[in-house]
Amino acid sequence: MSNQKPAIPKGTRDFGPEEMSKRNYIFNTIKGVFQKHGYAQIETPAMENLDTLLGKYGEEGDKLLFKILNSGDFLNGIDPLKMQASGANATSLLLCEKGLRYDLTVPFARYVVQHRDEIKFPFRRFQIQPVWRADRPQKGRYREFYQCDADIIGSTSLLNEADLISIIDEVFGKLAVRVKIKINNRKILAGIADYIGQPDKIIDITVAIDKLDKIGMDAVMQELQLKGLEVQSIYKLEPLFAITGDNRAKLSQLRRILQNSESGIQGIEETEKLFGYMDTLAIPSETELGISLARGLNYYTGTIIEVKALDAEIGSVCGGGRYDDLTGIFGLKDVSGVGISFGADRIYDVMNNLNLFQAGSKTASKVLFANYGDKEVKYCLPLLSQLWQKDINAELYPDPVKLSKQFSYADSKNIPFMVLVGEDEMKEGFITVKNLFSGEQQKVSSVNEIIEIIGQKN
RNA sequence: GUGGUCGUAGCUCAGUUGGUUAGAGCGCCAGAUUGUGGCUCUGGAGGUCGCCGGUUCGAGCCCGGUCUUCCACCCCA
Repeated sequence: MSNQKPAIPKGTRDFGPEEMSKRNYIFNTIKGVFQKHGYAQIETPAMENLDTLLGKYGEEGDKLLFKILNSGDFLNGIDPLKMQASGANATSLLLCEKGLRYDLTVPFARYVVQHRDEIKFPFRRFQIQPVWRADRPQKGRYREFYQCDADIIGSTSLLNEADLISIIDEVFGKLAVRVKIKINNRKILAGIADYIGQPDKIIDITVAIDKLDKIGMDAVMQELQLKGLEVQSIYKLEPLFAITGDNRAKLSQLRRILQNSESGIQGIEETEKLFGYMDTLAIPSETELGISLARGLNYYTGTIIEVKALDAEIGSVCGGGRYDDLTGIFGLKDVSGVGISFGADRIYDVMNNLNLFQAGSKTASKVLFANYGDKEVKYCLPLLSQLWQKDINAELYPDPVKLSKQFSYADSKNIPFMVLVGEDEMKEGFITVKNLFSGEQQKVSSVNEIIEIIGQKN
């Protein structure tokens, strides 16, 4: 048999011990802030029924869903001719009834509807799990990545938005990542579509506007023309991009321009109220009204939030928004929710590039017991056990190899202390403890003395 | 999904217009040093040159396909 080459699927990654300790630092930080704000953790399965997932993320999203082939004889009852005729996409729906989740929000909506009788609203939940997208990998873009979601569902209050923004600010503050929080409102975008007289083109308009920073106004207008917008309508957009000043000034200019659009005014009022709350909370992060911010899945209906890292070129590190009727499709009407999602993998990339992870803590062990052979090991095991009982991270070298090897093992793992018990120690009844950083070495006679030397803390 | 790009030792990378036996540094192993690491010195192991096919007397190098990496678009965390 030929050797098979070890490999993992495109766009997925292994995480080694060092990466995991950094990743856990991020996860624990986010989790801690979520819990501080009263959110409770849930988990949902990696796979959902395809009909739960399909149609929630737009046409593009559906294409990016990983589908799971049915078990058993999945060809049973499938007509090959029909298969050929209907094409790959339609056929996949005959062969697959499950798919990997694409985000955490839709499974959450499903969860809320399914468990509505057990849930006390308003419900604050958080969820930290991987999601999968059959996208083509790129920088900061993976096929398997973790999202850290916090949502509050069953309340329309803008206090919830303010709460989530405060969470964003705290998380990035703790992680020492400088960010800009951009805020917009889908109703303002709808107002813009109203204003230029093309309310039916809101999706095309928002998608194009979203690229303003990147490709410039001319290119945006060109794209809109391609999408079939009237030239006249497109020119009406111009004054919108000319608004300037701080957030409040921008909002009042917008109010004048969109005065005839009901949803536009509503969006402006919501946003003004939200900025009011944020002022009261005194959020230290930079926050900005960005009417060019449109990204977001089709289900957002109100506030839209996006967070960019200031010191790194990478997509957004956190995004979110309000969705008024996400649960409606599962049969639970009139339940509004708002949520955010941290992209842990991107945050990791940013922090790694900026060297924001604290050095050290590379190892778990504080002490390595040298292994001189069976007799000595038997003598050491009770000592080791006592250290464990004192919650001190310690390990015994498993094989009686020559000492220099055991020393370099400790070196490479940054283990600060070694305990040496050989023939001499056993004969005379003492224990040698060596500090590998200073090279200092001393003889002690009890576990307590060992602890004293190495210090309690791990 | 469209267009481009990368792949040589465990890691980072050299490798001339196609020419004999593919190199370096780091790491690893052994020894100098039999109960003491980091430093130094000496020696050693380790390669289907991503994979498959083609051109050629001859391919790491040229051509085609494929997989992977990274990048732009689309879209997104």
